[in-house]
Amino acid sequence: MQVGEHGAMQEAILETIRQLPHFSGLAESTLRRLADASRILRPATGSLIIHEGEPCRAFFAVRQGAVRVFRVTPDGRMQILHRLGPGRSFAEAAVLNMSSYPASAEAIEDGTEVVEIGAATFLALFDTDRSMARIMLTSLCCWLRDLVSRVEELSVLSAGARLARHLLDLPARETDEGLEIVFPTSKKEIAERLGITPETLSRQLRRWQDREVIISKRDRVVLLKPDTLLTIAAES
Amino acid sequence: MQVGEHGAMQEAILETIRQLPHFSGLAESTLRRLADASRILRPATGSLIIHEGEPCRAFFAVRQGAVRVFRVTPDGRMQILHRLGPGRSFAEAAVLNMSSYPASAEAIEDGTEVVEIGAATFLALFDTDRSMARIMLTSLCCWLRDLVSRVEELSVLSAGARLARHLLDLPARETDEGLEIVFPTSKKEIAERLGITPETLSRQLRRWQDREVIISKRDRVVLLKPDTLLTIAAES
DNA sequence: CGTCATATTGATGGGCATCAATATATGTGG
DNA sequence: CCACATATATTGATGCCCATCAATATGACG
Repeated sequence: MQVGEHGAMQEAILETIRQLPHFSGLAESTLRRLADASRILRPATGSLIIHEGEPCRAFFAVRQGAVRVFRVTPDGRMQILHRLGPGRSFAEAAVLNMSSYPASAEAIEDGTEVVEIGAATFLALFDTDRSMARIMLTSLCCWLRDLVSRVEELSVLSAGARLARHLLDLPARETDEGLEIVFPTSKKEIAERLGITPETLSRQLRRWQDREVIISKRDRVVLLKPDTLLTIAAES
Repeated sequence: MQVGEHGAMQEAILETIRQLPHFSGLAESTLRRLADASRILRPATGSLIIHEGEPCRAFFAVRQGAVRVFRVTPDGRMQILHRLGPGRSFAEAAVLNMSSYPASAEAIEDGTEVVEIGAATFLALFDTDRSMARIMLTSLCCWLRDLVSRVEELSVLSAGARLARHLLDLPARETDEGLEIVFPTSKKEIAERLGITPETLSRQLRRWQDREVIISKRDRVVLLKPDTLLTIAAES
């Protein structure tokens, strides 16, 4: 393997593990060490990435495609435990316990790419760097809090209320008209995050614009009456 | 305070912190040490539990009632960051960072009870007991995985598909009729967990019973055709 | 300027909540 | 043991929110 390619691969690995909830917040130097202990696997569809019962040497982050984690029941049937897409990881618990893999995993899409993070290096870093555990815990706590909120919101709140909350959470800038929010991502992604369709998002913004609660431009909104949005966010 | 009362209070504290995602899995002895460093607060509605900017001495778990975490914006308006109910915790990140509180928190219901877990003791334990960090991380990883799945399911799957998945996840027992599942909680709670109403749950079970996929009794179901449920769980 | 992804707007239908009534369990005190 | 009260489940009728499908519009970019 050439040096250039190696560097590019390191970048690709870095990009992937930096976005893991477990690692977000870690120092760049720590991330690089982890990346050095990692490599990218491109398992063929249907081929096993880890085998249940084997001693665990690594954990994994999905870059592309999809992976399913499963066990084989005593009577020989496959029980699927999880399906994982890009950005998800698996087998961290096995690494932390230094146990053997409690399940198997296989790629289930063509072109699946998985980052393999070596257990030994990870654990060595973890035990050496005292701040690492704290940073990881801090990050996971924040994610956990966020996800719990989202579960509650998805199961209780209407699409409008969820959107109102989301708008109020976004960083805003004072202007002479009102609070201006520039969308950090496409509306498609915002809709996906809120568990609604882009159409519903569009319509909701339109409705609020007609009621003169907001001004909706292509990639930004101006909140004319934040209090009205607060009310909407609180109810139903 | 009397010894008997003290013991009862310790039990109450233990019960609360044992259910925190962060601590589930910790050894009983560790939990007891944490409980010894904790006490129960009963803040009056509207009274502050923590003050933004103060050095952090503890983090907290809500036992009863509700708490809101907020900041005061430069222009004097209150920005609510979270509302927390029983079983939720806050200010863990501040403790892990050993920083000052980044926000304030107040009780917003009468009869609110909060467990205060001393930062010094927690950090001392954390730094002494090498397994503690791993156990906490393991537990949080599992919660994270579970929550991510639930968010995905809530935002894309139908009520029927979510229920089918849940049934297949529940512990089952082989009988001569099929897989028997005894509900561990009331149907009301199951419905709540799945983000549906009890009525919808009832109707869905009825529909499957009419199609002879399951037999639905009061507090249990028998899966006659698990494969059909698997199909339902996979689609829409 | 044509191509493509993203956004908006309209029409339609279904899933699921809501409201309401009944039935079944669980528990309480006479 | 029964009558009563309360919580939980079931079942029905109704309506609305929101997804879906489809068409158009608007921008981004080569």
